[in-house]
Amino acid sequence: MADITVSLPDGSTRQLPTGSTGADLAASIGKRLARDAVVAEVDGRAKDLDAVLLDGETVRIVTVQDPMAAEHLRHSTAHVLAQAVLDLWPGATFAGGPAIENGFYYDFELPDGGSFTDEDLIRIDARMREIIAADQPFERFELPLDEARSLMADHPYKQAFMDLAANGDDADGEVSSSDAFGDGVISFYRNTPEFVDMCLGPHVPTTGRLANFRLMRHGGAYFRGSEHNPMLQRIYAVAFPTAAELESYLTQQEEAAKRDHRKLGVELDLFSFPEEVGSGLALFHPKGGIVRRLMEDYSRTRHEEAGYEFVYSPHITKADLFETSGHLDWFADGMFPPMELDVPETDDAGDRTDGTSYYLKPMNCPFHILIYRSRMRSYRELPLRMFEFGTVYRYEKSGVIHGLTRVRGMTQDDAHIFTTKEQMGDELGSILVFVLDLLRDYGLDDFYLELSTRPPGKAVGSDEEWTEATEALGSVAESMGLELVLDEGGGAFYGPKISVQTRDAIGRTWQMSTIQVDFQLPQRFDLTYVGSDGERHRPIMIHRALFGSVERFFGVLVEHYAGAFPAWLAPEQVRILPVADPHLDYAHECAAELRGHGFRVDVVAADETLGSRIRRAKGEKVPYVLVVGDDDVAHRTVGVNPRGGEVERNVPLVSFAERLRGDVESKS
RNA sequence: GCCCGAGUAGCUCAGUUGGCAGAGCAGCUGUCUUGUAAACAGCAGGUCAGGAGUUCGAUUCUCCUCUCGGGCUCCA
Repeated sequence: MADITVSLPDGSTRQLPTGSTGADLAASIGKRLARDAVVAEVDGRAKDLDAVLLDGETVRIVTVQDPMAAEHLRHSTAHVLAQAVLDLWPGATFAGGPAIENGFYYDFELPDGGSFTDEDLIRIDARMREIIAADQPFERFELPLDEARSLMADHPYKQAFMDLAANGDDADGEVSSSDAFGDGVISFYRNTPEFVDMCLGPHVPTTGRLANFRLMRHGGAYFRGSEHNPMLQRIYAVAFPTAAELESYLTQQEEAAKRDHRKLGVELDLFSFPEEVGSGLALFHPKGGIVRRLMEDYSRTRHEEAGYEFVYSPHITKADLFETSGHLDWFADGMFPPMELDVPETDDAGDRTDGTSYYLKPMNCPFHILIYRSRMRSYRELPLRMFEFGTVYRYEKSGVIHGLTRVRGMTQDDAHIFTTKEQMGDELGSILVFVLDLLRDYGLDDFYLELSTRPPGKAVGSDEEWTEATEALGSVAESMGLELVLDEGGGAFYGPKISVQTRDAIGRTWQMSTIQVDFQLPQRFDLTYVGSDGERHRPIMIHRALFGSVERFFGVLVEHYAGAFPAWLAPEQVRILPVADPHLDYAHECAAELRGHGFRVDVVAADETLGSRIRRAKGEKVPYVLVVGDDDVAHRTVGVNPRGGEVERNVPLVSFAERLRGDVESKS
């Protein structure tokens, strides 16, 4: 009866009756495999388990334990979400619903322009669990385009996907999981007589296989991600193959919420955003001010050692400068509107006179260029490295402002390096080493790099320049031995860039530093240097920010450390608590001695119980609490209560000072 | 900018057919003098984000503005 032979991943073969499916194969191998099977991978392509196998195919059964399984489970759960919403909102229509990292989403348009509420998510969740309990099959079928259109007659967004496919215009399609287009036919999956979704598949055999999901939030989303399209209502969910994975994800989310720098910023009295100042404009309080100053001071020291020269530039400048730089052509939307000085008015003769516009600077580069251009430059001066903590202002759209990580006023640790073409490769290499070194000192040591190449369409600079710069960046990136992700066409029009992505203590990634090659500005400002041949040459400019912005980096550090800054950055390193009033003088003596070593120390007198004062110090995440009582006064010792450690009694003050010195020097 | 939601004491939050504004913590003043994560008592604290409107009367209902949160788009 064995009419077909299929190969298995271990190289063995298996014979099955003609017409057998992936599910049949799994069942023939083992009960457990059949139970855990999600989809079949046939000759490297994922297919439904009930797809008929052909002679000679290589088949792998993808089980819930397989890393590939999650994507299919998520996507299948998205269909259940769609069915639930279409059930509950007669007249609603749906667009796309792909699997994404950790889960999936689905976009809908509700009748009369409605939108979802938090309560709706509860109803939808309940309906989804009914659908899952009903163990509905996912039945695949295919239709020619015209029949597909009439089946989806009530669903304009599905029609739009068909149009895109018919025009072959799906190149940029982010919403790709809904393209259900094979060779001139369109595939669908039917769960019930009423519910059919257009989809390429594959899916799990039945809805009963789905369980471990949670609807997370709802929000608006433009159709196909373009602000020129209608806004749909999106529901996000997370989903995992097992309940344990779902649980662990949700726990991690709670942990992340506890680290939120906006929350900790208030609790630890670090910074605030008063409504009176304006959206996206931060005030740093004294404690935040200490942390920030320490970050900046250390950065200055390291830049000085690395051969950077320090420059300063004003916050506002005449419009002409940004005309020349091109900012007003391509960045005007991101700039605050101009201040009109010497306002145009009618002069004595009745003619209008022109005023002068000043702009808040959105970037520092034009100023550094003017410093470069202030006199003739020799090749002997290059590479010339200019550094500034430059405060810039950008008119970010109101919906994007977010704590310290997205603001309207920020200070960049900005450097511009002018090099010869020949020096560029070496210089890029040493910049990258410098950047990564410094980030490690701030406690971030898990990186990957992203290389953004020439954007399609118009870009400044010759092909040779782009190739040369991109290759230089690429080889420098590779020499770091770090993971390198290619961001094809993601560069600015004036040059390619490397961005450093860092993972924090709980695995989230943040874009930090960028290193960008610029062919554009040296041309626009006609920058030159005199080479050894006595001729003038055009330098290349490298833009480089390490923190990105001091504000963002500050926010990332708060979250990375969950507010518990290492001793070298902590606003208050030591808090000394006398057990009772008679020990107060000794506490102050200890404080004076530690301050003499350059440590930041406070004393809190015994107005409250010791337990209460310790609790407060712990809440404020002070690295060391020292308790001093009778024994300590007698022997010049302290009781050391370290953050996250065990209490030690009778520690000589000098030993403690050494310990703290060690923490500070090792930045731990 | 767009879709949705929210804004009550420094912080976390109560407050319904529209009728004088509430708690805990923090703060201040006393008392307590404490050996490692919450002593006790009292006091003070508010134009209920701001502005218009409806109403005899608005924290509550309507509209506008500002700010914040979750998304989209964008980005350091």
